[in-house]
Amino acid sequence: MTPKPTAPYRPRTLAPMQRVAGLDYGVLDELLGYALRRAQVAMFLAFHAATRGQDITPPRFTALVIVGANPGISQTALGNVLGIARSGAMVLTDWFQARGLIARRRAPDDRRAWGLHLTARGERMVRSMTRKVVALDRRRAAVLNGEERRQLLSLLNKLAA
Amino acid sequence: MTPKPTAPYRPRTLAPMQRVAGLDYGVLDELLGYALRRAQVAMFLAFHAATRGQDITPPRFTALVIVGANPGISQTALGNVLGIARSGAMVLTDWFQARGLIARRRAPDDRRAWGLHLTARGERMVRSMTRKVVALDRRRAAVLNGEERRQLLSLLNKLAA
DNA sequence: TATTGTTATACTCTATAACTATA
DNA sequence: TATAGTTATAGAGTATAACAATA
Repeated sequence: MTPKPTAPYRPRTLAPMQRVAGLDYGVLDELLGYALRRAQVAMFLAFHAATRGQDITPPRFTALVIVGANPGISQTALGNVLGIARSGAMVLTDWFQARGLIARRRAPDDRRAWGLHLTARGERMVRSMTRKVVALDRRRAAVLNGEERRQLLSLLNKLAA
Repeated sequence: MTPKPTAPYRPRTLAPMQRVAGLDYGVLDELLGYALRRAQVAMFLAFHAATRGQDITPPRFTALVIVGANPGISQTALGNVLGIARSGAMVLTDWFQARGLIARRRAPDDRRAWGLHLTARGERMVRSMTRKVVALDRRRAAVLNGEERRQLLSLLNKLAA
């Protein structure tokens, strides 16, 4: 299978949520939700910068990792992890399949479902992306010391539950 | 000005990023970026639930607060705060103007620019939304103690810088 | 020349709803 | 009846590019 000519990757969000000097942010400065969003956008932009030229966005990276760690997972379960509808999981899986990164195999126990599997190429992709993303994440977290980092992770997980 | 018939609000994201039992999340569990995204989606959904029936999304709430605290701000500056292009700030301002929440007045010093101002109605809206959003934010943060909350806020702001 | 606002247009992501094949 | 996957369609949000008025 010849790899498709890849359209240049364009993230939806190109611009940071700027801290404009001299502006009054009012109640926003007290809200966890606002701080969360700003930090998340900054991380997203850093992800994009660190993986420039690759078409793997954060949700796509998540999908690759999940399929890699859970071979045979169904499209519906993948959709649940990503927080998207079944139809979206379809489109996503098609996208990976067209690029030879994921293969669908009939689930042995349920003939309605597909089991998703990384191809050899998908394995290589997830390994190389993981290296880049872990390095980026550590770099971003470098403003925190180890203890702060662990604490942040734990507080975020509490909040997400 | 008669208030427009408001289309029912439908957030882009309806579903949480589920923690699916028995699944291996691999490297994702070590990534600040992933935890950040999950916490942010959870907060977004809580925002939606707490303001059900209102068409004010998080970015719109941000816009109202910023215009309220900085009367006369330009569309371009507002776009920078939100991290969107000028054209998007236009569409957004049109949306508020059509609902009588924001008024455009010519900037006295620069005849190219508009100064944005809350209308009386906009003021009421931002006050009522602020009450709801602050209450929601506190509720969400209730899993943390006061010290943890302050720490999280400070760590997030470090990360967003 | 550079910037503000504007308009037209296109693209990405995701939802809903209806359908099929299996369970 | 319920669920997995599929298809078609629609909508929200935002980008780019070109333009007019003003700086």
